[in-house]
Amino acid sequence: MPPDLNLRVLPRTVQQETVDKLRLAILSGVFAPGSRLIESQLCLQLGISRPSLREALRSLAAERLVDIVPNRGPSIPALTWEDITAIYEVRELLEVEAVGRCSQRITKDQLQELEKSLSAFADAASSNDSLARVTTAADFYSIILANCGNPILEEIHRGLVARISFFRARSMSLEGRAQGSLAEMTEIYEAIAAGDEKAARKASKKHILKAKSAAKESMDTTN
Amino acid sequence: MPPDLNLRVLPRTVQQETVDKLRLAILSGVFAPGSRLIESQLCLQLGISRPSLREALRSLAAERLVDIVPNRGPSIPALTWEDITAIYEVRELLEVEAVGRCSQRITKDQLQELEKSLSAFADAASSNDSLARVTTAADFYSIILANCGNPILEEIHRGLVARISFFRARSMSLEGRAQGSLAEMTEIYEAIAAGDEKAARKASKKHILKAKSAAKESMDTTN
DNA sequence: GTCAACAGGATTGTCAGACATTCTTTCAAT
DNA sequence: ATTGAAAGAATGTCTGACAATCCTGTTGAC
Repeated sequence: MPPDLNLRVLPRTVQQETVDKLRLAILSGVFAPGSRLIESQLCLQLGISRPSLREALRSLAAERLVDIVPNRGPSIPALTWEDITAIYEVRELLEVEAVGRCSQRITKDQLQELEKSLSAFADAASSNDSLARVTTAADFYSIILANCGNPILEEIHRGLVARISFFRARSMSLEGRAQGSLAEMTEIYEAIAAGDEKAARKASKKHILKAKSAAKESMDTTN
Repeated sequence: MPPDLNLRVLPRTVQQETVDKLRLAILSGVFAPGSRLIESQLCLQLGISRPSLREALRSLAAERLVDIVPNRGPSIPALTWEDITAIYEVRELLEVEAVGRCSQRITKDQLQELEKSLSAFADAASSNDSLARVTTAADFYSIILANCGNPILEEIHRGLVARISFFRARSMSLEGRAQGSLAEMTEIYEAIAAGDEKAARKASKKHILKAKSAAKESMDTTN
């Protein structure tokens, strides 16, 4: 038997279930930024006890997906533009690196998966389902990140992107932004497929900068 | 009144106090990697109730400073060399960027602080207090990170460094490593002081690569 | 003697209920 | 209109409990 084979079937606890449900709800924009979460309400809605909920909220707070202020309780963070800028900057750093590495090490199999997810995004881009746009785009990145060869980079990137999901969803609804994204992502895909690291990095950088200015635009107009 | 002035005095809750105490204990190496944490024991030692402790543990688990396996409870992660390599790679990415930015934006005041912390490390390096070496080195970095202009980068870097604190402490005790670190950190400091971004990045990169191979060496010899 | 089944204890997961403290809001008084 | 007090709501924390699960050492069979 391989010595480090980890076949342990992890039992899903109420706590984990709750973290996942809440995280999904937050990423889907169920709660408005700045809105407060009332423990007793959530307990009823989720059908769990307060200790379990509170443990789940602590996890999410450590991920920075919720804010917890002593004696005021949990709320959805309301990011300022400075926060978002800072996140985009680090995201750029990580994502460009991931794309570059991915271009050098991705397998044929995974490349095919990447292509599939790209065309899924293409479909979503021409539809009006802005949630589908976000999820398919997320799939595209997650394949790239999963093939960059560094699980830590992947983990941190996922955490960062989660924190700005709200703004990404908004900017994805911007007139023409989805098509723009599609063009940029196609460029990234092709550079990866060609194994051209330099081009891949460049395309990735360009993509993020555009995404960032789209986010800025949507922030200025919607608010 | 400035609209976003945040003067709220945050009351310290038992939960926060506990997270801080446990984090400090973990970073100081009180618990051996792989060792399990027994809730009831910790409750007694910390003088708190189980719910509070469990909330604190969830926070630390989200920071990846403890592992929690369902029905087995919390334990200190035992990192493999692959884990450590991945962390060092991302750390390099972030830290080089931070040093580069810092070199362009640090104030005279903060530069002086940086120099102070460097000489504090110099003192520690020639002593035998390996804990002092780690903490003074941490001070040095934290000044740099605090002056890179990106709080997210700072936050993530801190989290990463925390996860490998155990190995850093070990490699700092390696024969000659502290003096080597001192030389490298001095080089970084001087590049920053000169405002030479390119040199700062280069020195930073060199420093991390050496730290990484020292960590590898200490891992091979000690284990 | 080795291996498997099996108890028993230890530990965690989860809940219910309780109470003090703190925040928020309402309403009255100046 | 501003201030102040009081009521209501929400959180922070604890105690106690019990079922489910894991670990360990013992027993029994081969």
